Amino acid sequence: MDVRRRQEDRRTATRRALVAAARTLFAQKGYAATSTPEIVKAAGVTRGALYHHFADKQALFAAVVEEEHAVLALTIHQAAEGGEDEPGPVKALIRGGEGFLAAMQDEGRRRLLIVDAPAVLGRAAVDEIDARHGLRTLVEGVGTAIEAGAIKDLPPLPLAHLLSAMFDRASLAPADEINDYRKVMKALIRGLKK
Amino acid sequence: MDVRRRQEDRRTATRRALVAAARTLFAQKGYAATSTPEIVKAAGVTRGALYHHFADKQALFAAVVEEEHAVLALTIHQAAEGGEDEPGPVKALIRGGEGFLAAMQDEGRRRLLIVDAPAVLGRAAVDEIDARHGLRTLVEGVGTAIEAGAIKDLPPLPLAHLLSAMFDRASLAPADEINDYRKVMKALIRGLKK
DNA sequence: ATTGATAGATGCAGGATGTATGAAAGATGG
DNA sequence: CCATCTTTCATACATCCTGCATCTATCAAT
Repeated sequence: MDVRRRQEDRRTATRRALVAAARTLFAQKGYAATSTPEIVKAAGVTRGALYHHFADKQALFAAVVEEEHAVLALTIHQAAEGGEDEPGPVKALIRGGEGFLAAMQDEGRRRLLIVDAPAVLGRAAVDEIDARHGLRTLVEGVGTAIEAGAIKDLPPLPLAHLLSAMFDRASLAPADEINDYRKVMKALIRGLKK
Repeated sequence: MDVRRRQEDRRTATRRALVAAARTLFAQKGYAATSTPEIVKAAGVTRGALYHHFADKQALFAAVVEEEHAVLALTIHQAAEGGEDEPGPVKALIRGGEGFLAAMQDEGRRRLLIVDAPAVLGRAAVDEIDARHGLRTLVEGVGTAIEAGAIKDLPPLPLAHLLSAMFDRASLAPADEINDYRKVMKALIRGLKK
């Protein structure tokens, strides 16, 4: 073990506590309505610790979003593991969308990633984060579908962005209409077939 | 003329000044970074007037968004007037999308309607506003296309929502990639044909 | 053990929001 | 035409939040 283990532990421990508490509150009440005194109280530390680890409230929010994106990508990936017997590229796209919608059934997660993040961090920053997680696999998905000749030859990145936007909005749909949204999404993707 | 004209005028005058000044600042710097002292200074009134006419800063923002949505819908409608010689329902959808993208070339407008509004007012409130403006005509558009048998038979409202989401995202694309986005949007809509 | 660095706590200054109170202009009724 | 009431707006205040600066304690290294 590294001899400086204890200090490192302490550091990451408070960092984690802060991010965890912030994630809960941001998800519940939104970014603007959550104050840093609230967060540090929930985390069991003081504001001094917060501003020692993060430049400002926005940086803490960015850390929360980053982590949430990571666990989201992981969740979807794990869900996609099961039963992928010869899916075909188009079917894979549809299944990926289903997985996304399932993972997005958490109200707080939607607020965090779709509603608040663009306003707080800016669209560019959110795109940059997304490009490293969910969007990346989506780009790969449409890429293979195009290479396989399964769908029309279109620029992959814009297509991925537009599909991603669609998935985002579908995830925000009222719970009782979500099946209709699923149906329309399937139709839109199938319409891309050659 | 109504005898109580003068008071009514005064009322609407300050209201307009407030909304106009707020629209400029919100569009430039975003909702959170704009303070009410700034707004009233630009409008030439005091904070007392602001809080007499609007419940809070959020209500003023809602008024700005409402108005911006209205002028946006008007702009698109006017642009769609020219040269509609037998377009056909699908072509009309594509043209409507083009009009939307053109009208959305304003950076401040994008920030106002797409980035900030959902975070500040909540997704539900934004949907309610949108349902009375842009989304309404889009629903009609897909409705007639479906009735005409030009595109697949899908639930119109979800379809309109998903198309709207794609248009939103396309409007946020980097200026030099917007042509690619246009191409993909066309392909997605054409893919809806029976 | 001493010295230096890092984590964390406390206190402070500036500014913002929303409200309560007060004044001025306009409408209303005799 | 005057008095009164209502509406519009201005000023002052209380509360809260953010970010920074300063101070303390804990830990690592020699």
